[in-house]
Amino acid sequence: MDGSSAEAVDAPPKDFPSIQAVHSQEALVVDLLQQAAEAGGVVQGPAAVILEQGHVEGMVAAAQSQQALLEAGVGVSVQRGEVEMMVMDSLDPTLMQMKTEVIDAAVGGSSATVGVVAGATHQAAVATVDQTQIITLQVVNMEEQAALGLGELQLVQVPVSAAAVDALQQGTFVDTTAMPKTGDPVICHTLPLPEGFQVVKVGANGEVETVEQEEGVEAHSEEDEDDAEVGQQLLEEGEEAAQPANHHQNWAKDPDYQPPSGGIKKAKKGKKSRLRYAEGDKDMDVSVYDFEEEQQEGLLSEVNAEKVVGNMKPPKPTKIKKKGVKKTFQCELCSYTCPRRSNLDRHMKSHTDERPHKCHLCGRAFRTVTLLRNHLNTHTGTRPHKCTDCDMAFVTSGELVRHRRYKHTHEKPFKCSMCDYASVEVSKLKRHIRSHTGERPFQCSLCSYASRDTYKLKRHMRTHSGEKPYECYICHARFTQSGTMKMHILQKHTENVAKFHCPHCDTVIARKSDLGKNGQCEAARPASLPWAHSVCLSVCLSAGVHLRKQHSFIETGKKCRYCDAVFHERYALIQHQKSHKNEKRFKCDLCDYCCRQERHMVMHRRTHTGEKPFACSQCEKTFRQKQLLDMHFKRYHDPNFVPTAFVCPKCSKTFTRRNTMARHSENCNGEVEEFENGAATPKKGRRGRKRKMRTRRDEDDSEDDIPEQDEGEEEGEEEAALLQEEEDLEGMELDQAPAVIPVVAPDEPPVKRKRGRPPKNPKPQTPSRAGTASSVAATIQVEDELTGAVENIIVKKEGGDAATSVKQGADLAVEGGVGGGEGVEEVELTVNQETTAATAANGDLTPEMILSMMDR
DNA sequence: GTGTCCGGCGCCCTCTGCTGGACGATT
DNA sequence: AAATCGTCCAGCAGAGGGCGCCGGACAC
Repeated sequence: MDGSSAEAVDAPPKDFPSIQAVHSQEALVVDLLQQAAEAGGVVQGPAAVILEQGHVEGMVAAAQSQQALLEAGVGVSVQRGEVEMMVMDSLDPTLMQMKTEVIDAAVGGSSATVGVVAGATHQAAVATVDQTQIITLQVVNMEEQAALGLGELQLVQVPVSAAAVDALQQGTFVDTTAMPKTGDPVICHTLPLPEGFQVVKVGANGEVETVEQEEGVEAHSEEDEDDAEVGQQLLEEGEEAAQPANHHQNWAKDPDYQPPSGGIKKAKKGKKSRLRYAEGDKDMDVSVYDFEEEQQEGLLSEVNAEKVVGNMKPPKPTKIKKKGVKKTFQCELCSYTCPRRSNLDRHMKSHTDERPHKCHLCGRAFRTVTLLRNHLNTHTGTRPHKCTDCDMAFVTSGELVRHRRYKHTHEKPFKCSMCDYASVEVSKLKRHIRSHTGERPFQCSLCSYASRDTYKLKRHMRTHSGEKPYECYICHARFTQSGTMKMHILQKHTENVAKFHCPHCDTVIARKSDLGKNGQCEAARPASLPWAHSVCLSVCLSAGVHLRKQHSFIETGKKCRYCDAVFHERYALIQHQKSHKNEKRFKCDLCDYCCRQERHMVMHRRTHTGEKPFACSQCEKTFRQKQLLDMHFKRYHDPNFVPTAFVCPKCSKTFTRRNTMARHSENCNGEVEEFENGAATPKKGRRGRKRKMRTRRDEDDSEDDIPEQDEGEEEGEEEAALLQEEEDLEGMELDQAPAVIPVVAPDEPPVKRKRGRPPKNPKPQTPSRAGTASSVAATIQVEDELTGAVENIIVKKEGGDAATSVKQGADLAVEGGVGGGEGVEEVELTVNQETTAATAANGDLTPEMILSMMDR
């Protein structure tokens, strides 16, 4: 707030008596209200209040009735000289929602409206409510918030009856606390505070703190007692003003903060304060929810104290009660006053721990007989209040009413002003509002988590304690939440569980959350785009994995890698690309050869040109590919090279490839074909073997896209050689693991790992793929003399360990694996007595042994 | 003094959805 | 063999419904 703004403020006119300017710097707001009223000619509604000034100069919030604002011609964005009312677009969404509501409501008006006025540098949101709504208002001083880090001011309104409004029009909420002392907080204005309004401060992190209205009440009641402009005084009656040390401890973190100097009494008991509102010679009770005690009781964290919602009385319009002029009896321990002695006596019991009425069943003591009787009903099961619509019965009539609201009438008197939520109970509304404010009062003592209600915190604490109170009655697995257990039972122990069918493909997924939401996502899919099939019409972009990944709309579109087709959905793209499978798009100009990869064609053309650009440095061999040269070098010129063999577990034949061995093993009956010398007989040729190329991938753009060879197509010797090279090359690429041999196979088979999230202290698990390695006795790399390709030969155990097999003279089949292809190169080996002698001391096969076997 | 009304708190439950590791299938 | 993908699955939190119980206030 700049100085000019302050200067522009004049003294409050007489026709606006309920506004009292004490602090000149903050007279701006008062003036604005007054000017607004003047502009409209009449101020009919009760002006709202700004009590908090303190050291926070310029942080001002004021509320005024919508009627007054409207009649004054002051909307939510009125500018007047250097003073302007602004609606801050950067307010949180809920407040913006409120703002919208207000603007919308401005035409029709409503029963109770609150306007928030701010100075030139203050921005405000305004909300309109009816009598059943609870609204939250924020007033933000952007400049000073940034400078002081003080956050926002927030006004909270609760239902206000017409009677209350009328009453308040005649009265003034008098600030009596803060005297203007140098350096001390100063209450700058006194404005009428309708019942239910609460000024709270919302910190930068969302923390909310009550602005102590009582302080202002006291200060002003003393200083301005005789002020003729103040028609009535509000006398504080209930629990006294809050405790400065406690209350301001959050504010005290602000280096600029200075506690109020006025004496403030500590509230003693009760969560509800009562403010007496003086109207002429009448007194009005104005109940104000006292959040302070909750915080003191430790139910609320210091930072996130529950102060967003003020007085949440049920929407009964006649809550403000008029009392007699004189209050005869007043409690000495608190501000409670009552017209009858008996009332006071009864009240005094609340200050003592006297509980004369004891339950003879459990020993619990109560202050009143009624309480004891209700308590006894819990023992006896006596429930005199029976529901006429169901079999339920309750101890008290109130419980019955509430039950009927929940189950039968569905009456939900407590409505949220920020959304459509409504609740039977105000406590539920309070809890709900925390979801708007982000408030999390319940802080975990062990981590940074904070919850919005106690139950969530309690549930969260199980993550620290490890408590798992829910046990599956079938498998006795334990869970932290009942829902998790139920889902477990449903998925693991229940037959015919309903699955979730993807509406756009044939996928069936067990859990709905894995499939995803079925929300509308039309907004995400431009209607102008040609892509308009049904896929995304019911898919939310933020949905689960399947829908999100497979069926979500891709705005930019993805082009098929084989043609020019463009798709906006991954699923459709993949399906389309599969249609290109087996297409051979590259054709040789010199022969009939065609293939699916350009690199294949490059190599093929070298068969026409005879080009072999890669020469071995150790011999005269040349190769068409560098990788082939590398393989050659490794096999013939690298002394550390050892091939790998795969052994059929049934007949002990060896294979150079795993897949070949596996395919053989499927049809193997365990009989060993023997050579004349007793060695196992290879079924097929050796070098120049028939091979099966890897199936090409449907999706990947990787260059290891190999033509299918097992389709019975003969593509000529040249290509066979080329493919051989390529396969060898791929084997080379895949078998680059260090040739450390022998590799002792694990003795124990792998344990099937339980699916799902592992326990917090997982035991070391054997990799699932060890199932293959479990039968591996040794890994040997062999270099092809012809091609120079290196082959990994894995010697596998059959039943017992390798050493046993060898010692028994069992035949071992060794397959040289030159990659993951399925090409066949069978080498039959026989482990006889001679090789037994070469067995390593520990019984494993040695590389020398295997090579010896292969040499045979 | 008693009974009733009402507010408030706490607890427990269900439903829902997100997250990330595990794991089998595919490439 | 390794990378990738998609589903399974438990863990965990958000939100809200429902109810038991206590205690203050008030009328009779």
